This record gives sequence, structure tokens and C-alpha cells, in this order.
Amino acid sequence: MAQAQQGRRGSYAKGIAKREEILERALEVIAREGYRGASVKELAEAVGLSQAGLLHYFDSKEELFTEILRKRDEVDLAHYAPADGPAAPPFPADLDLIPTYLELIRHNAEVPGLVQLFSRMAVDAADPSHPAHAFFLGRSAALRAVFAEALTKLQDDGRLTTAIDADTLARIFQAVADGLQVQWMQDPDVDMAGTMSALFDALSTTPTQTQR
Amino acid sequence: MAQAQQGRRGSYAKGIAKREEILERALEVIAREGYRGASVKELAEAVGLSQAGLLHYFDSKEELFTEILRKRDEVDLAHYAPADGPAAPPFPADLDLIPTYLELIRHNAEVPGLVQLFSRMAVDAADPSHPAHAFFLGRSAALRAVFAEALTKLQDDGRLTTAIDADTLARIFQAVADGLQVQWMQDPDVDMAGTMSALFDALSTTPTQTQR
DNA sequence: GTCTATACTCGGATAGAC
DNA sequence: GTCTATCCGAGTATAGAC
Repeated sequence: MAQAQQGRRGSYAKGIAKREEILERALEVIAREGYRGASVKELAEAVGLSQAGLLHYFDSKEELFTEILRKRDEVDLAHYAPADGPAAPPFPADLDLIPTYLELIRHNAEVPGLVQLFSRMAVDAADPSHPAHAFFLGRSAALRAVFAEALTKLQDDGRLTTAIDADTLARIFQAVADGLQVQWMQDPDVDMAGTMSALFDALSTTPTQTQR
Repeated sequence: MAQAQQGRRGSYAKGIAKREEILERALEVIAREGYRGASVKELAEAVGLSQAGLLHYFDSKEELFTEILRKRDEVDLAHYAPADGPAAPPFPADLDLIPTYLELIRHNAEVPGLVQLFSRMAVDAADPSHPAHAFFLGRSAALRAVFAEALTKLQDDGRLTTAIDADTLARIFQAVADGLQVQWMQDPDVDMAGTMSALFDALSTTPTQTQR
């Protein structure tokens, strides 16, 4: 009960490496092959294990998929946060946040399965009793906090409208991103990054365009 | 094969009235009691029928729930389109569209179950093989068209920014609305209408506020 | 640690009586 | 037209062999 268990429940140092490996493989597979209400069995086979073998590392299906999303944030953060100290996931509080975010959105368009998984879970996890509920609340708040900070700086520099407070703006950008994902899933011709960018430009006070 | 069948498949004039009645009851029940992955059986009992009895009127679960959403648009349209000729669902092309839309958003906050159902289906129906795929594509496009028309008028009147074309603006408003719904489901404190309204104001060129 | 096999549950669909 | 009863498939979880 008191020993150091840094993984999740019941996993000792031994298993956690494999766990991470599984999650990375899962990310690749889902990104490439898509997610259509995937079952544990399907994912297990894609990852090279039996269903029971996979569930050996995770307590339940919900935990498994939640961890996949967490891992996704982890790799995205590592990739899009060039110089990082202990920055708050899923994004660093750096200044060039908007272009970086647009880059990430462009990247998302390359991994439809992950977008599907995320959107699906976001809806399901709205139920407070869902295992991923806390994860989404926390992630969502963290994302907005980082955004709000960056947007405040832009407002202070006179580069962004002050007609809306930064917190609300952060919420709006988040909503647009999430909403565009759904539209894009339904119609892949939708230009998520371009639309986001257009909104940002329209709310900017300088004639400068965001570099796309 | 040639006789007039105005309902869906295999339902003759007799059944369609009951069908509509069922859908109305379903709307009430879901709005009030919420939707958490509801099964046909649950809904059937809430509506006063057995599972088999309910499926007598609908070919499948997916068709049933799609029809519920369609009915929802129908009653919303009837309620929020005061004087209507043959206007395009789910909204009339009238001028006071923005305040009306805000009203509808406020109304949505009163019927969480319907929002959950809609969001869930919107994600699932992203799959082109989903029975509701076409419904969502059509609805979405129709909504944007109505919006784009109204927004164009506002731009022509010099009351709205011309930094973004009306079509893109329509898409943005749609995305914000959808995204805010997800945020609101996760955290009911989120003020959907207020946030939408703030964005609209910020994109307006006149100092006038939208009447909330 | 990983597998096979199985138990169990749930939910949608269908057959057939009334 | 509506019910009861049943079937069937899917999917998760678990037991137990290796």
C-alpha cells in the first residue's frame, strides 16, 4: 500500500514500460486506420496482443481509451513544445501559441482516427460518472488557461481585440476548434486551420495576418 | 409500389399519426430525463410501449433516433419561426436571426438530454455509412446557408465585420455553437448564449449590443 | 505475461400469439 | 397494433492453462 507505484493501479515498474509501448502503438494504429467505435479486441489485435492480453495492462476499456488520449497529449506536447520545462499540458505558455496551435490543428487533419476518438469520448465523458470525466474537465481548463494567458499578452500589446475578455476568448477558440472537428469529420473538405486562422485575424487589431 | 406513402417505409396513413405522437412523447422524455446512451427499451417504456411495440413504427434504432432529431428541428422551427411560409429548416431566413438564435440556444440549455443526443449522433454520423450521415450533412448545410444569407445582409448594412466572408462566418458560428454545447455538457456553468453573444458583438462594427 | 476459453450482460431484432 | 418470448451477436471481463 505504501510502495512507490508511479503507474496506474497495480502496475509495478516492470509493466509500465510495456504500457507506454502499447499506448504508442495504439496511437499509430488509430491515427492510421481510424476509430469507428473500436472494441478492445480490434485494438488488441492491431497492437499484437489478444484481448485478454491487452486488458492485462488496463483495468477496463474506458481506462484504456482515456490513457490513449492522455498519451496523445503527451506526444503532442513533446512535439509542439520545442523548449520545455515543466509546462502545463497540453500546451506550453509560450508566446507563439497561435501559429503553433494552427500547426497542431493541421496535424490533426492527418490523424482522423484520433479526432474521432477524442470527439466521441468528449461527448460520452460529459456524464459525471464517466471514468474520463475528470480528465476532460482538467484538460479543457488547462488548455483554456494557457490560451487565456497568451491572449491576454496579445491584448496588452494591442494586437487583439479587447471587446471580449481573454477568458471568454479562450473559451470561444476552444469551442471553434472542437466544433470544426465535428464538421470536418462529417465533411473532410472543411478547412479547420484556415477557418480558425480567419477568425483570429478578424479579431486581431493589426492588419498583420497570422502566418499560415 | 405506386400508392401514396407519405410517411417512411411501409407506414400507411394510419400509422403516421401515431408515429408523430411517439416522437413528440420521446422528445419530452429525453428532454426531461436526459439521454445517456439510451436503449430502445428504455425509451419504449418511457413512451408507454414495449420495445417491440416501438420498433413496429421504426425500422431500426438509428432510424428512430434520427427521426427524433428531425422532429426536434420541426418543433423548434415551428416555435421560433413566427410567420412562416415554406422556410428552410431548421431556421427561417428572417432578419432577426441572431437574437432568435440566441433564444434557441438558451432554450437548449433547458433540454440537456436533447443536446446530448444531438452531439452524440453528430459524432457517430460522421461515418458516411451511418444512417444519419445525410441528415446531418443536409441540416448542417441548410443552417449555414440561412446564416450566411442573414450575415451577408448585416455586412451589407455595415453592421458586421467584412474581414471574413459570410460563408466562413456562418461556419464559425456553427462551430462555436456545437463546441459550446460540448463544453456546457461537461460543465453546466458554461454560458452558451452569453458566449455566443459576446463573439457576435466583437465582430459587429456598431457599438450596439445584441439584445440579450 | 500472454494465451484460449468461457461466462455474462446487454441490446437490437424477429416470430408468433392475441 | 401491441405484446411476450426468444434469438442472436457483440463486447467486456475473468478464469485458468501454459
